[in-house]
Amino acid sequence: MTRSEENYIKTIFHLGGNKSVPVTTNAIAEQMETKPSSVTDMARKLGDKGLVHYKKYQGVFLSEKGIKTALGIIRKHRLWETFLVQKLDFSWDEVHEVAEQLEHIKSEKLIDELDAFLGFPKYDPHGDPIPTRDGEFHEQEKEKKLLSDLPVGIKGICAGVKDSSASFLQYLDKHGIAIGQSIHILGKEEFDNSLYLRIGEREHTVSHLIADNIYLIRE
Amino acid sequence: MTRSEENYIKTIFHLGGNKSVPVTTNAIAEQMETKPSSVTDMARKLGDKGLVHYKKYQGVFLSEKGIKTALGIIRKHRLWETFLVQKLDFSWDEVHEVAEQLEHIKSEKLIDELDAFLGFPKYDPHGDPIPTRDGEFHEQEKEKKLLSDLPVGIKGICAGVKDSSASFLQYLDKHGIAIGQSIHILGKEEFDNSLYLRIGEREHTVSHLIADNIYLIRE
DNA sequence: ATATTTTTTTAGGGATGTCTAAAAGGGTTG
DNA sequence: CAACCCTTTTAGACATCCCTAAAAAAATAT
Repeated sequence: MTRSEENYIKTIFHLGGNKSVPVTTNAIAEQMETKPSSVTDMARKLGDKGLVHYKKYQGVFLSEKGIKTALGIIRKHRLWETFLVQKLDFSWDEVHEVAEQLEHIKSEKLIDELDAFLGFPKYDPHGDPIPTRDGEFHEQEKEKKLLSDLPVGIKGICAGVKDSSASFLQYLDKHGIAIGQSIHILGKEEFDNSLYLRIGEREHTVSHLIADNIYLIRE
Repeated sequence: MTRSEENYIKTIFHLGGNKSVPVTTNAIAEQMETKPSSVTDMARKLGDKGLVHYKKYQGVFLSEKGIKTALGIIRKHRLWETFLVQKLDFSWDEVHEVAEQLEHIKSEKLIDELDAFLGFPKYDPHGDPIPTRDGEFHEQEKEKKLLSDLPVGIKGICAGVKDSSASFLQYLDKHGIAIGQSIHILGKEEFDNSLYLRIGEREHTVSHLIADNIYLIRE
């Protein structure tokens, strides 16, 4: 598998092409910041290799083999992100670019040893589940809910984010919000739905837009 | 810098092309298991980029910029090898292939954090010095070892001889052993300590006396 | 249902990096 | 110095992966 093929497979997975629901050529092109004609080329190629099902003008979706491949790449990506944050003091917003490179390193042993070294983590620093080597996700133990959907008074643990853009992650970093951080919803402003929170020791006000992108697990 | 360019730079460095001593096209081709014509193409390209000095029919050697680049790659390679052995329980013979991939990851921060995480090691698991981020070796001499002192499995480059008598040099010539020639130690005869070698394309048996007079630089 | 717009594919080309085959250069030896 | 041989370069080609421009198909609007 080439690096480029892997990137296409991963993108198709993330766009939802894992449940026999086809993803369109344009959607892939936009996501990957490339041109539709390039996507068509690759779609045919991946189809020939049995990684996706592709019919002209009908988009692509992953085959069984394609899903397995995608989960393998996602596993690598998330383990590397975990490593970067836990061991090398990267902040959330710095990991993605490097993990994008590291996820293409080819070595079964490397990734399994890394998994062990990290203590077989179930979630990456963004709170997303890490597939096992057999390609299965760990079940989410408790329900993960958006901060914006929870009532005043709730105490919980920050479990992940919906938006993982660099700017959002930088915002979180600046305000001391991180995975595992305890968050207490102190109040809600009716006018604009902003929230008063206690985050660790400090109190903050966050807008509805922010609250709508942070997942909490109730204690 | 592309991955391929980096590999050429590294190879030229290892073949000794860092001291204004040119390395031949054939030596590079053999070392990289590619064809001389490919090497010529790349030599011109690296020359245009100012990484090597190249004149037709006269081989290449690294420019200042090329040496800096080479040291950066070697630094990454050796830090990753150290990581693999110390933290992920790789054995020394398993690391090379994976480190060859990891050395091309592009991130200043990554490599500096890795360096810190490992406690700023001065030597890699093979005992070879790790260049600092400023491109200086902790110890200047590149490791040149006698063939007779190395274990089975080692691949290296012929770097010189201890005995330089005419008869010995003639022997070497007759058997296709020359500076820059790649040598792989395939096995050792316990009875008389003679070695089975692959020299370039051919396999040879050499006595302990011969092996005790040839210096190798490990890859 | 036909015209228009959007999406997708095809056709053809460029950059990188590889190869084979043939030509050119350089070194050795009679 | 001339013939030979080995090294190196050139020429031309192929695969990958990307692009632009134009054609074809599908979706949408009138």
